[in-house]
Amino acid sequence: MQRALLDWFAVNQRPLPWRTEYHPWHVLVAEIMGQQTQLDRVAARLPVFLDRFPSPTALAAASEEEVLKAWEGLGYYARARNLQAAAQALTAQYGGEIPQDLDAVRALPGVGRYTAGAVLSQAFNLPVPIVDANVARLFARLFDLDEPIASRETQAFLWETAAAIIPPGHARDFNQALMELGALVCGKNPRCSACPLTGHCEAHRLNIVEERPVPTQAKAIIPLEVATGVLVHRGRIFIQKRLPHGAWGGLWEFPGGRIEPEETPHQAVVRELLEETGYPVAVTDKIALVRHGYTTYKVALHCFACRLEIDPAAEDIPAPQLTAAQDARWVTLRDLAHYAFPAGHRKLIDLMERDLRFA
DNA sequence: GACTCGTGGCA
DNA sequence: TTGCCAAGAGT
Repeated sequence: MQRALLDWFAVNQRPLPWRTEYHPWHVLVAEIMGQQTQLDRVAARLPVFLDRFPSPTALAAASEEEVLKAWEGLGYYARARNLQAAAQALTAQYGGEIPQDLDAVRALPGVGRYTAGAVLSQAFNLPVPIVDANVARLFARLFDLDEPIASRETQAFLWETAAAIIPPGHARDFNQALMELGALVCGKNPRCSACPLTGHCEAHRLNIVEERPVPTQAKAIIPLEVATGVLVHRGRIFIQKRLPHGAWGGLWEFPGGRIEPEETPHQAVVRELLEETGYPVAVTDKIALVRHGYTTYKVALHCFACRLEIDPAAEDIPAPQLTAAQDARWVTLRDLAHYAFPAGHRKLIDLMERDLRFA
């Protein structure tokens, strides 16, 4: 089975940017970027990121602002902050190199059991096991696991098996082969006719591939109504920087929030801007309704243009009283390109750039 | 163990 | 259009 899988991988592996040299830094960044993210997206974004941050030392020395901008659109932004913290640790403790030591790599922020194993096996060909979503799904079929993947017993079996199954001297290719087969053949809709392991697959023998892995109860996706305000004053737009941690930590946004029951979107945006900035505002236009999906929510984002309700003759803009942000600025529409925004707000910006009212 | 944390592709 | 879900980690 191991030989069949290695032979399959040699022929069928995708040409990914870090697979030519397996440079340890490239592998580490690829693995962090690859968490909960399909590799085609990583392949598209990794070269740009590495061009700007070619070494741990380079990333360590950058501003968090620039790191988040480079990560914009990839989601799970704590990964970017953790990766920079990891780069700073590597620079301070290991001379800017990746140590060939499981405990040392595992101790880096944002690096868990999977990522540590992936980095050490791919960068250094060390025989360290990996279990990701691909391996778990593949093993559930190969060994006919009749408990949900997440159960403690199944997790223990998966990791024990992944460790025991590595062919000596082939950790790099074999670990990747398991994942690649899971991604390309043994996916959500399995293509058993293209699989090199059907002769070894227990679920296939029993004709219950479709029943593996055993599904868990899916959580409902909650619809959410949100209002946001593009506050314009003397040709400049108000943006605020979100708090350092939590959702979209450190990213910039337009102020806004949930529309309460019994409240119109229009009322909500006026209330939210007063709460979050201290500014009394009036709505001047409805810009758009942006729809954006999340893992557990689907948001309808009601977007308004607003103006300050202050004395038009006043020379200075009063300072905002921020309650949901760590910083704020008044910028031009063109400036927005330099700041990292959540994807929903980036959609709004794209619309404004093509909107004559803002041109 | 349960929950949070994004996004976009695809069936 | 809707639901599913990815080379998971931290709390």
